[in-house]
Amino acid sequence: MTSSRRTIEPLVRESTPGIIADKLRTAIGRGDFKAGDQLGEAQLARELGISRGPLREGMQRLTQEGLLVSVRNRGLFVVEMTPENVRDMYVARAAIERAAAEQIFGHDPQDAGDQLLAVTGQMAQAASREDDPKVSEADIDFHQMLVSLSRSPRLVRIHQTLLTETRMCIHALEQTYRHSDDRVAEHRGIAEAFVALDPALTDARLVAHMEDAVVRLATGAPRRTTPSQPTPA
Amino acid sequence: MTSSRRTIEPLVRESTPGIIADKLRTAIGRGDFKAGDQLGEAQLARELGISRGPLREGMQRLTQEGLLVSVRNRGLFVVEMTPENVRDMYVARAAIERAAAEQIFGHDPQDAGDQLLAVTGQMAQAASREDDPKVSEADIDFHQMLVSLSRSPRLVRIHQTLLTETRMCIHALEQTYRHSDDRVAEHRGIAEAFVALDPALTDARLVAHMEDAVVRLATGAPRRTTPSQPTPA
DNA sequence: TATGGAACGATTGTTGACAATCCTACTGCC
DNA sequence: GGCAGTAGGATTGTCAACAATCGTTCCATA
Repeated sequence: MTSSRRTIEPLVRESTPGIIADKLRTAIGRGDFKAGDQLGEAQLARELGISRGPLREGMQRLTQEGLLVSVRNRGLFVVEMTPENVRDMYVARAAIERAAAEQIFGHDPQDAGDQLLAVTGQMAQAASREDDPKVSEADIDFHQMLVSLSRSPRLVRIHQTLLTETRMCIHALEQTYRHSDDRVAEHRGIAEAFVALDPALTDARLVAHMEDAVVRLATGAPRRTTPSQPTPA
Repeated sequence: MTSSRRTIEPLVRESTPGIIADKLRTAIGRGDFKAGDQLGEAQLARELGISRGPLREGMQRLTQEGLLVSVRNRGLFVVEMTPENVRDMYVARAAIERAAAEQIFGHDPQDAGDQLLAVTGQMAQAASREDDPKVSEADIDFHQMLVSLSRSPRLVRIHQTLLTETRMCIHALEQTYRHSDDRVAEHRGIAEAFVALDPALTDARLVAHMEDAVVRLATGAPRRTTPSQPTPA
C-alpha cells in the first residue's frame, strides 16, 4: 500500500508469520479488535484463508510484543489498557523517541526537522478541515518518521509496537484531544526545535508532549472499557 | 532456578511457546548458538522432546525480538553481530536504561542505589578472585536489576532481549575488558550516583558506561566471526 | 576444462486430524 | 430454592504426514 508499485515480486518474500503479524497488528491498531477481545484461531484462520499453524506462529509474535496476552488453554486476548498500562506505555515511548531524537542530532537534524515540518503541515491541513481521523493519522506518522530518522533498526522495531498500542488508545477513546490546533502546535514545536539545532529544547518538548498525552489518556480512561478479559484470582 | 522453590506447580503454567523461547534465549546467551548459526528445526525439536509446531511458535518470538533472522525456505539464523549492529544495540540499551534510571528517581533511588551497590559488591568479590565469568554475570545482573527497579514491564521486556544480545557479545569476544577493577568502578559509580540522589550524574555516568562498552566491542569485533550466514545478492 | 542442466537429498512450509482442557447448561439431590 | 455433579459443545494444544523449495552433486556437452 505505502511502498512504490513494483512490476515484479521480490525474490524472497517476507516470512508468512511476519505477514500474519502485520495484518493482526494493523487490525488491532484499526480497532477491529478491542482491548480484552479474544482472537479465536479457527475463525481468524478461515478469514485469512490459511491454516491454524502459521496463524499461531504469527500470533506468538504479537504476544512477544505484549500486544496479546496468553492464557493457557483459553487463548490469546488483546491487552487491556488500564491507566497504569497507558502510563507505562508512555514511559517506553518517551524512552524510545528521546533516544531517536538524540540520534538524529548526530546525523542531519536540519533535514529531519524539515521532513517533520512537512508532516506537521499535513496535520494542520487536516485540522483546518476538522478531519480528526486524518489529524490522528498525521500524528502517528510524525512519531513514526521521528524514530525512522534515527536510522536505528532496534528503535524502529520497538517503536512499532508502541505505536500500535497508541492507535488502540486513539480508537478506544475517540477524540479526547482538546483542540486540534494545540495538537498541531505541539508537534510543530518539536520539529522547529530540530531546525533550531537545539537538542535540549527538542528533548524538553518531547518530554512535555508525552506528559500531556499520558495525563489526557490515563485520566480519560480510568475504567476498563470491556470486562471481557478474565482476571485470574 | 532463580525463583524460590515451590511445593506445588502453579495452576496455570506459562504457555509452551514462552517456555521454548526462554530456553532458546538462554542457549543463545550462553553461547550454545553462535552468531550466524542456523537453528535446524528437526534436530532442536528432538532435543527438546517436542514437535516442530510448538518449537516454531517459540522461535517466532525470538524472531520478533530480533535475536533470530528469518530467511524464507531456508530457516532461522542467529543474528550477526556486526560493528554497526553492536552500535545500534547500545543505542537501544542506553535508551532503555536511561529511562529506567529516570523512573527510579521517581520511586526510591536510595533503596535502588543500595541494591545496586550490593551487586557491585559481588562483582568486586569476583574480580578479586579474577573470576571473569562471574564478573560478567554480576555485570548483567547489575543492569537487569537497574531496569527491574524501574517497575516498568515494557522496559523490562525490551531490555531482556538486549541483555541476551549483550551476553552473545561477551561470549563471542571473551574478556575484552581491560581490567575488572575498572569494570567494578564504573558500576559502583552509577550505583553511588543513585545514593547521592543525583539524576544528572547518574545519567551522565550511564551514558559514559555505554559509550565505553560500544567503543570496546565495536572496535574489538570488526570482522564477522563466522561467514556462515547467507548474504543475499 | 568450463559450463549448463537434471536428479537427488535434506530442510522448511502447510495442512488436517487427534487429544486435552475449559466453559456452559442441565439434572438430581439436599 | 440452592448447590454439587455431570454431560455436552467448543476451543486450544500437539502431532505426524504431505507439499514445496533449496543446495548439492553428478553428468553431458561445447
